Amino acid sequence: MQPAPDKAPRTQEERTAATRSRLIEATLDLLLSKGYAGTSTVDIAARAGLTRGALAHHFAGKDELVVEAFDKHLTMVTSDIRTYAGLVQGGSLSLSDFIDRVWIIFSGRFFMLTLEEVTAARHNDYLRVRLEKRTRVFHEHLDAIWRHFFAGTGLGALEIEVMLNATLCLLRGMGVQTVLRDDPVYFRRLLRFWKAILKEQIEGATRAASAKTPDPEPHA
Amino acid sequence: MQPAPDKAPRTQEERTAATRSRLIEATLDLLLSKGYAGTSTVDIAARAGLTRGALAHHFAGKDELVVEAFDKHLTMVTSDIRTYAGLVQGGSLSLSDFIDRVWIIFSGRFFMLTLEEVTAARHNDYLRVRLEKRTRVFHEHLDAIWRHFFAGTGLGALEIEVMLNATLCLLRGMGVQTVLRDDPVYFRRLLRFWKAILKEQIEGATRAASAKTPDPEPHA
DNA sequence: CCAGAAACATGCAAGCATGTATGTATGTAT
DNA sequence: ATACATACATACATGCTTGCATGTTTCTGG
Repeated sequence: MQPAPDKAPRTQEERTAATRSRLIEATLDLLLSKGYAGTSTVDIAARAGLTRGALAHHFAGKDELVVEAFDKHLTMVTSDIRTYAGLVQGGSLSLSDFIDRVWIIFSGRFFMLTLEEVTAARHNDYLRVRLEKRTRVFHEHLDAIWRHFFAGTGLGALEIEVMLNATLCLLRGMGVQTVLRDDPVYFRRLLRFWKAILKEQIEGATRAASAKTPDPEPHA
Repeated sequence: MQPAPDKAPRTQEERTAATRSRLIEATLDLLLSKGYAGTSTVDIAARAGLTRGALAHHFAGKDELVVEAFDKHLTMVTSDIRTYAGLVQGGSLSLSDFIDRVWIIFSGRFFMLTLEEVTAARHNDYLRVRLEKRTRVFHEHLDAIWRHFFAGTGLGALEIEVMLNATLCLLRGMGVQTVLRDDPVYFRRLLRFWKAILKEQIEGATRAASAKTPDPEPHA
């Protein structure tokens, strides 16, 4: 195994950052394709073009790497969802399209990674403690996004949270099913159903809200 | 390790059935407490009060055992849900209580087992092929239960399936969250929200059906 | 330009899981 | 009661993973 010709990382700091990043990416790839238990530190190092020695130098072991990886991909997804929510608020993305995009997230790489990490965490105290903490932060971010997102629909902050969290739970549950059920029609139907529900809820709340205040909107 | 004093299984057939059953139970227990990867055939045999030799005699290996175990616990859950659905139809269980009971299933042993098996199946062709097949059967049974359950609510068969499958997906997604989020209040809220939605949907459909004709078959 | 530190590689020992071969006990048919 | 099949136990060899100890290369500060 040769030193892997880096582009040209001059400073040590850059080298470190680049190497750590490569190891984390390798971890995510392998977690996805071979699962937590199926991934060894040898695999990770090899995929990153390094050896186990290098890995040991940067991370205490597999679990520390997995935590870092979890963190990274939660950050990425938070950012994606925030972007989508912004587009919806700006009017350039429909609610339906928003759901579709989030569904893509929950039926793809991201969700399968969380599935691996969550099941691993069930039997690994080190992982569980750390992933719990990061999950909490993740959900706080999401709730903030929801509140911003649906501000002014006539729904209360708590209702918004519940509704959007229910949406995520639904998509999560569907995501789990995709592993053992390859049936796009089935999933399409569920999405259509849920979109209709959401529309009803939001419209209902909007009507109710505008009926109260002297806003422009005659009631039925 | 002594021969483990069996009660008094005379015939070979009885001995075999008892031993296989013990091994399957041990597998389920360990899958739950230590996960798929964390469970070895040594563990399973020991917990069943046997040795690896006995295990090898009855099952080709861990995976065959896991498939059998999957089958067994799907059967148990199908039976539970069927019972609950029957109680609802008979009027001795409210829709709300029905949801609560199914939620207990999806936040407990059953679902965690599924989670283990599903994630293991993602990287194990032997498992995936077999679990896919059994999952299909499981869902056919569920759909049959749903149709029977909600017969005469004014909803079409497809709508019933979609609605109940959405319910299961929601609970599944919530189940996944329970691993890293210990927050009963949060889950209660989601349940309450969903129960309200279901009630709305069913009442809406019932009204629409009885408003049209005594014949229940509304078209789009 | 030359220590010293950080980054990275290599090698070895120990633990554990599995496959398989072979030995022993328990039932069952004649 | 004897012979055979089935149920179960024991033992060994192999491969894989990890921790650790020890080299070698690459950067950085004086």
